[in-house]
Amino acid sequence: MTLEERIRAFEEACRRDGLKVTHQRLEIFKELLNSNDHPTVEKLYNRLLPKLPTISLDTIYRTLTTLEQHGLVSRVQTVESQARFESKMEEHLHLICKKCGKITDFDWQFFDKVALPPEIENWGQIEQKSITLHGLCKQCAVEMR
Amino acid sequence: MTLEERIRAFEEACRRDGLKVTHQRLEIFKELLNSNDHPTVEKLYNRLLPKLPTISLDTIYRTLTTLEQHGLVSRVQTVESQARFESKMEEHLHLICKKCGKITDFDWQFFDKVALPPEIENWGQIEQKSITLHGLCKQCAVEMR
DNA sequence: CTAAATGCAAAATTTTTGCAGTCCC
DNA sequence: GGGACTGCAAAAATTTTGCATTTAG
Repeated sequence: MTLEERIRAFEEACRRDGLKVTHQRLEIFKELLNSNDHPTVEKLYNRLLPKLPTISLDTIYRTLTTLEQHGLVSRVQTVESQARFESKMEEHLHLICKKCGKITDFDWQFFDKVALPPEIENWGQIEQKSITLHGLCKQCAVEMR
Repeated sequence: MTLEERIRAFEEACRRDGLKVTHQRLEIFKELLNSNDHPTVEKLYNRLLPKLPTISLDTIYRTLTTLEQHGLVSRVQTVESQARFESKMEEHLHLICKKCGKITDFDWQFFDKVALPPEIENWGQIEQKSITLHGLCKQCAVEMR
């Protein structure tokens, strides 16, 4: 899907779910679509200010929470205190650098398809896997020398 | 390792790293050792109050951060706004219920040993894997009917 | 037109910090 | 005894909420 198509699909999904396609929602979604750094609310806010000078942090919080509930964006699992978001909804891994905190996407087909151990059924019904690998990214490794 | 042995090992590790084995540190660690619910700082605080009436939230925050830096406890990756901790340091999965938020440990030998795709080396050096499975636990599934 | 969404301000929640006194080694 | 640790209070950082106004459908 091209970016254009993803925006179109977003608008349709909103209408289907009875969510209004407001200027703010659209811009927040587009900004997230153009970001590959899994931004915090604060970062999105700063990036959006030039285009939407009157937007507020609470609108971004509310919007992302709503979009998350409707499966249109994801909240990224981290160990930090600030929430981070992404628009990529397909299953994928995250690589997180312990030093700089950067989060990088990584596709690993094998894991997307792997069968989970059957004993998990005793716990309940799994809907989604989330895998994160922690380590030291190349850049930080270089800087430490 | 028995609980006794784990406490002994904790004390030794502290001494080895130059951390003082204070009454508070020991009690915080023991409380986490006895918890299997990956408690928040707030929960630990409430559980510790009867034993340590003068302990404060900031001491627990500081202690857990210190112990985490020394590899003696882990901060659990979640999507929530409150930090959660555990004392189990071996690699293992977490099952998180989307409804009640309960976090359950699960061992999956296969995944502990699986080889990561070699392309990851382009990113850097992986030190640790973290896998979380999200879904609906049995209890919540029953309650929803 | 109407229900939903936004922006503002204020509050609530969660975490961090400075500093004086206390406690391990 | 000395440096590390704790508790207190206050501040900082992050997220949520109430309400009047605006906007999409």
